[in-house]
Amino acid sequence: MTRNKVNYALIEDDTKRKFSYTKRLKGLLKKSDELKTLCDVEVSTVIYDPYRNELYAFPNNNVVRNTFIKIKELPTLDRSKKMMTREEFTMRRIKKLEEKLQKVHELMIKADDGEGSTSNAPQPIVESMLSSRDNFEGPMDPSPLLFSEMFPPMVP
Amino acid sequence: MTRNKVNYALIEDDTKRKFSYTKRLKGLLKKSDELKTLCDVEVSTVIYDPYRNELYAFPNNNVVRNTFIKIKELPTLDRSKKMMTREEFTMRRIKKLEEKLQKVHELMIKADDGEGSTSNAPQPIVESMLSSRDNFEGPMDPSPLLFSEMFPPMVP
DNA sequence: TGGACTATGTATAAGCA
DNA sequence: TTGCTTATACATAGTCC
Repeated sequence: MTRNKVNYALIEDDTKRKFSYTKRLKGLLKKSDELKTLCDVEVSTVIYDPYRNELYAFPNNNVVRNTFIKIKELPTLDRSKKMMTREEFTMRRIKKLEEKLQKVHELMIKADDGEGSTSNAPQPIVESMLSSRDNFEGPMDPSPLLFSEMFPPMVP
Repeated sequence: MTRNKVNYALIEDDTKRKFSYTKRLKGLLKKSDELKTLCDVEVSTVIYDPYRNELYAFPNNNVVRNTFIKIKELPTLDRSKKMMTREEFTMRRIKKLEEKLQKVHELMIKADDGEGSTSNAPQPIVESMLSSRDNFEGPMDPSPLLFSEMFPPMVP
């Protein structure tokens, strides 16, 4: 992300990926801690690393547990109403990306001319997929799963 | 965090805090998404904002749920390792889009021009906070807690 | 509110110890 | 590795719309 630009894709090289992982994990946790402190919100992060087959909870188990306890305590209606996913963020992002891509693509075509494209469609690609939730893997939850369902009473 | 140094403390001013929250939330999510994509780890974040009484699950409910499902399946994890969720599918598409955009963007920059930048003196600010883990919120775990410890066998 | 902008602080990829 | 250092890319506080 510096010295070289970030290539937004999996880092293939094992060593580099692990290295990057370590640094970025630290950075992410710092950021989440800052968010928590500066803005007084509760942030719980869980990371699953398939390479190490490890699962981490941040900032610690108590906070994570408290977060989920709070979740449980929220009135059901309110909870499901306020419960959001990044889907909207994602959609916005995708739209912007696609708009940008399209513009740039048009520019390229203008400036360039005939360059055989393999299969590049500078058109809404993912959008349709996202706009209708029903198109996914068949039976999808009609509504976000309530956390109380996700986390049944934790028996100590 | 720029223009002025970060004061590692609650932002008292409501407007500023909310503003900061919005920006930082966006940044945090971007970071977590990058971590996920670059290093191929699963990152689930839950944020509870007492001011808005809102609860967010990132990248979405399904991923968070899957993460926790994995917890339950820890002993027989390999089975679910390659399970591809709708979200992962989506993100793969996004990833491709962004790679494409990036390539084109680089081409544009090459053909266009560069940028100037300035940088200077490195100084520790919040750093100490992270370098010694004990400075966090009092009793912090000496190391990230493994989830299997956090959530002992949830099934009675 | 919700973008843009810009100056500056941060994060981090490579390099090196 | 495990950590520093450094050069650069990125994030973002303050500001103006």
